[in-house]
Amino acid sequence: MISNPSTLKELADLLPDSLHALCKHRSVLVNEQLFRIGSMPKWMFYVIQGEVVLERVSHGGGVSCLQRCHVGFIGEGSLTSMRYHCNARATRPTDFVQIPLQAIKEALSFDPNFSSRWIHMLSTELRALRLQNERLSLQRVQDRIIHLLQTEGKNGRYELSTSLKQLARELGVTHEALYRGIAALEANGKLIRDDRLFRLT
Amino acid sequence: MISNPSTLKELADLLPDSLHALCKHRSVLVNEQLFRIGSMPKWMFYVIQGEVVLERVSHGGGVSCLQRCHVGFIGEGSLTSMRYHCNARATRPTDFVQIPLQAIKEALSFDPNFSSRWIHMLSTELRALRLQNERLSLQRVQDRIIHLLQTEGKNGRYELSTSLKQLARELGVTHEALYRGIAALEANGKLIRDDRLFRLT
DNA sequence: CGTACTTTTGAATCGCATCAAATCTGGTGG
DNA sequence: CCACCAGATTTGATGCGATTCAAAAGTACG
Repeated sequence: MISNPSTLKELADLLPDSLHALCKHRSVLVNEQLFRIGSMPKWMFYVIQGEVVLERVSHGGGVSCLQRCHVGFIGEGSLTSMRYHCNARATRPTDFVQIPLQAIKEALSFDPNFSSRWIHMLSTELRALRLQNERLSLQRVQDRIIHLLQTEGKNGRYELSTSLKQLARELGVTHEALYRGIAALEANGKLIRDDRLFRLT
Repeated sequence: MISNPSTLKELADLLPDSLHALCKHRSVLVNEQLFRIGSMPKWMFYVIQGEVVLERVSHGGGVSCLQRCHVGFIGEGSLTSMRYHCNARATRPTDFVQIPLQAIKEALSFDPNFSSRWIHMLSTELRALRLQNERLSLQRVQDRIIHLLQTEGKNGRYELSTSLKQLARELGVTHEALYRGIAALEANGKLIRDDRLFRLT
């Protein structure tokens, strides 16, 4: 099993030493669930490799994607929640680390450096979520794509890290609409696509 | 909104004593700005009365609403950010408290109880934002309205706290579409409206 | 080499945006 | 108290863009 050393180091740097021994490595296959809506949070999950999405089934029956994660914590909001408000599902074979929630809470309560790092993480996540809100408020698919590249891309470049179908869910549109939006941007010369790499002109 | 303290007393309970003396009361008129995109955060703002919205101008020229706040902190994400990523504008006469950001950071670094309360607030806000994301992912206006009442309402009742026009922005649709969506739900007997009070059947 | 999935294109339909206009509302000043 | 005004609310007509359903081509994997 290939693990990602740099992300493991980031996790180790974030967590205080006392928690290192309590971390458990785990792996899941496609479509396995890390947790289910309604159940009580007992672990905090940190994705090392693969992909995990937070999903909810709307009352109409459709599935919407609330978060997509390749590296990092998934469902940080569950720290102070009695119940999960969504499902966590692996969309590909995934390696992750799970840490006892109670141990994290205790460590946060007496390790100021740890809680400071945790607050920083939450604040960053908050800003990212507000940007995603803004993106979903845009009407046209093309505008959402451009917004995605502008906010998530690095100096005009955006590397596709998942399937377009999954990305379409995250953008709140059908995959057909996303394909057509990309094609239209390419046709107008606003976007250059090289397989998985997107570039704004 | 459960996440934010809903009274001045709750603000006092959230903040450690050392910060109380540093709080400054202020008032602004309609359309005055608390902070501007690009400027450096120096204060944390806590709305007591009125309404403040976080807004950004999209590259197309439209204005989208990232957060709307009647009571509680606005722009908590700016705690660890070098620059504001949006504008804060009062949409009606507003009273608020401002607290020096640096003092908050210092207090968080040595007061475990304070940082614990702050983490709780951020985690709750995170979950609320994920729900809003889900709402914006719904295609039809009627579904967004129902989702709003189900997630923000209390036992089936939702009290409108602002204009429908402002709510429409928050739901990512035009105000005309919102009016029609409400009318359609009423016509189908799925929704009962009594002026500012909405109730699902 | 078959299977499952993603990617891509096509055609018809539906819902929202847009523009327009009328009514209603709260607040201001004469 | 009334006239007035700015903004919110509401209804109507039209066009556009996304959804939906369908089908074909490409791709990864055992």
